[in-house]
Amino acid sequence: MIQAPKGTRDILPSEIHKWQFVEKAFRKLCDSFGYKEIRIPVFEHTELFQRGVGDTTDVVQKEMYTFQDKGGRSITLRPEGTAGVVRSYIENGMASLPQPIKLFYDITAYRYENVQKGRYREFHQFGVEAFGAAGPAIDVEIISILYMFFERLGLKKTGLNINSIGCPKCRSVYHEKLKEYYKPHLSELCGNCRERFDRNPLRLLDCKETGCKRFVSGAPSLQDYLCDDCRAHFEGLKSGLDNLGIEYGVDPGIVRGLDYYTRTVFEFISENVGTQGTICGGGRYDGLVETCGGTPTPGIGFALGVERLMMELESQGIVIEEPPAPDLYIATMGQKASDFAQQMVYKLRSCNVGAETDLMSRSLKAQMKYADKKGFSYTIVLGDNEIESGKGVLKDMRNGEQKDVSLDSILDRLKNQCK
RNA sequence: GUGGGUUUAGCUCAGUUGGUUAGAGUGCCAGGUUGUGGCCCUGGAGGUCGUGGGUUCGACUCCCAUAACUCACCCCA
Repeated sequence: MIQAPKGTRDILPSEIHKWQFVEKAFRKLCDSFGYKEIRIPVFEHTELFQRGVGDTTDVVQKEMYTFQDKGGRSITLRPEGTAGVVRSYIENGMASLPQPIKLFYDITAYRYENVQKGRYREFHQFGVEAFGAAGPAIDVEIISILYMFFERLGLKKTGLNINSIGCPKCRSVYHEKLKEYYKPHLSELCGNCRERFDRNPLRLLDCKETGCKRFVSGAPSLQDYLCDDCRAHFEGLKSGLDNLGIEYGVDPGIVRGLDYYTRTVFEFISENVGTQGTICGGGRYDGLVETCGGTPTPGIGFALGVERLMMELESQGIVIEEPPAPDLYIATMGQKASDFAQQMVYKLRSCNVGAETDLMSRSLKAQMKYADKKGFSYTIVLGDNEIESGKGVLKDMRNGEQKDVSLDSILDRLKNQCK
């Protein structure tokens, strides 16, 4: 038997209403913030991610689904959404549209990695990107989208943490300070951290090894080395969040693993998603448009893991209502009744009444059982008697009450009653 | 790439120190005198016991390998 590939999942009819609910909520939210949906390709030229996400990142080095197409091009399934959106922004000349450009997306993304709780090889992301605004006001707006989203969904214990990782200028100063601090302890660090020391010293700060953790508290803080502009930006962000009453913590440990982030980075964290506590992460990427071949343009965005969001809703006990019960099932006996019933459900459906009738020539009892299990609100039984008299009995399945009705009146009745 | 746990019917699980034709509950289908669902009763379909080797007269059971699932490291959403 052929199974779904490792790390992929079917979203089944029994759970689809949950997905549709959060999708709808997200769209509505983005709409009210003035963000328009963009749909980008599932695959891009590999080079886009190498340049955009960063050649040294784990995502690019070992997690991409890369293949050669029949024309000899190197193609990669998108491991995230930002690079593709940036590409589209440049390619479609969005710089000449009214600024800022505000976009959102609802996509699948693909990463080849070992699966565990809250992490899959194909997963879903809601994302938002904004281009052209350099000041902290847009940072506040982006974060406020998420804050409002979680609030609307009823999520309580999902905390916001922010940090500033500075611009390339102040970061290089800080890197040197950090290396100075860690150098004497180098031999006491784990293997990973010794590698990070050269490649990305920022990551030394969020190592989980206890042997390494003990140095974190004494390490110089990036906050102390931010340049004046970055510091002002971060202060602007904080006061902007305060202004909207958005609660947050400053966590100097937030260091995003994608190369493009600058200045503002943030995460929404949960305790319920296993060790993949990050439901949502994002930040500013002021150098990315230029890196991808456009004119220098500031940008900021986030991506939210929809599977993780679902888990969080589940574990916080938030119930998403199931779709309403279908309206009418017409049970039939004999060919005449069946033909008549098919005309009737066709008419009812054209008025958006959820109606069904037997398609398997089953016994009356089997048809009634079906109607019960599928949750129909009403049933009516049609046989030769009803066809001749034009009258039947409409049964309310919730309480078993029966009422005489004329067949002609059912359509009107249900139009009013059901919708 | 590295570790731990798991794998028997669609689903949840039993299965004795290795011994006939591998079971239960639930779900599905049908019937309980051919015009009515829920409760109850009866019957049916559905399993190469994850896969491949090995030990044995004999393997769901013991050994080895492998895959998938799952949790964790790393990294990210």
